[in-house]
Amino acid sequence: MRTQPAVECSIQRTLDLIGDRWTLLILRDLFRGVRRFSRIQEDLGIAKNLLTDRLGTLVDADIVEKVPYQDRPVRHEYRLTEKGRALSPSLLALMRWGDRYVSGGLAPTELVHDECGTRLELQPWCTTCNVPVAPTDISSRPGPGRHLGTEETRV
Amino acid sequence: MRTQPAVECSIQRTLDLIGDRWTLLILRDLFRGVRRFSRIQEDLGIAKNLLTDRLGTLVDADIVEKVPYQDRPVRHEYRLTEKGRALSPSLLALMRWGDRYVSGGLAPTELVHDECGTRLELQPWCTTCNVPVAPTDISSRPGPGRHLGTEETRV
DNA sequence: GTAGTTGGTTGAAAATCGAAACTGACTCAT
DNA sequence: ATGAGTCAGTTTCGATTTTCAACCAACTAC
Repeated sequence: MRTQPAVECSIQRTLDLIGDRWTLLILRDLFRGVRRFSRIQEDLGIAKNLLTDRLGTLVDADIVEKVPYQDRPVRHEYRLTEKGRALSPSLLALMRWGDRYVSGGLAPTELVHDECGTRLELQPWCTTCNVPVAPTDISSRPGPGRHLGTEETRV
Repeated sequence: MRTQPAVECSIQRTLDLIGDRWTLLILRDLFRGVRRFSRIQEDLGIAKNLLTDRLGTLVDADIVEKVPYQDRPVRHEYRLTEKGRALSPSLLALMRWGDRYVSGGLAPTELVHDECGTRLELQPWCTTCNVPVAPTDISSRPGPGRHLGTEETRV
């Protein structure tokens, strides 16, 4: 087990769970509707023992659930729970960054709004003002989950 | 080197770059203003050779730059480039998810809208309909950066 | 001189990963 | 009912990575 000098950050807690080379790719596949063990394995080229292990971890963390889709033989598929689906903005953000900075602005895959077909952006959203918020209008402050040191920083 | 069955996705390309156990944590520290080798090493508890390696990779990828902050002895600090700063929404999204699902809703650090002080959400946003979009209302389609196969899938 | 700081490098032990072989439950075609 | 195939794994083992500790070089402060 790794030492954790100060787990005073949700990013660290999150990455302890899903921050390895494969897990986010597995989640991406689940978002795309690739839900069966063999399809994921084949799509990612991940070793089967690792896939077994990672899916188990995700199930334990309640990010993914294993649901039978047939009897005789019982076969399961892996579905995102609500907790898992809530990772959608994170994946979308990583994808948009990759579009811009790794794929040279040419998105291999675009995400669109069902209703109108517009390509989606990802923006911080203020639920009070009901408007998108620019990075320059964001501040950070210590929250209720903080135990220690505090300086205000900018993200 | 890993085999890449089909790098037809910016998430995959992105995670190939920054998707290992330490890199996103290093970036988080840089966002927080922790910029010196020894400070990062001590904060994360990462082995020094790995930190050397990861920082080198980030510099090569133009996500981070090494700038001297003193002579005699020359000492450098690591700063995010524009490309690196553009990862902010991704980290923000991971942080919000962790706040809600890992830290039990108690955010160690909160990000707020300057104008009204409301804690921010990060959501896919449709610029045409001018509404936030739920995961269930998102589809994906091949974009201009795609070279091969195409089926439409759901995100 | 001695001690301390910063930013590393080196090497050995431990943990993790990847590829391939194997298993077990079942289906389907002949 | 025999044989081939699929799906979802488990096991094994060699290769790669990571960790941990020691060491180093350049410089400062005393």
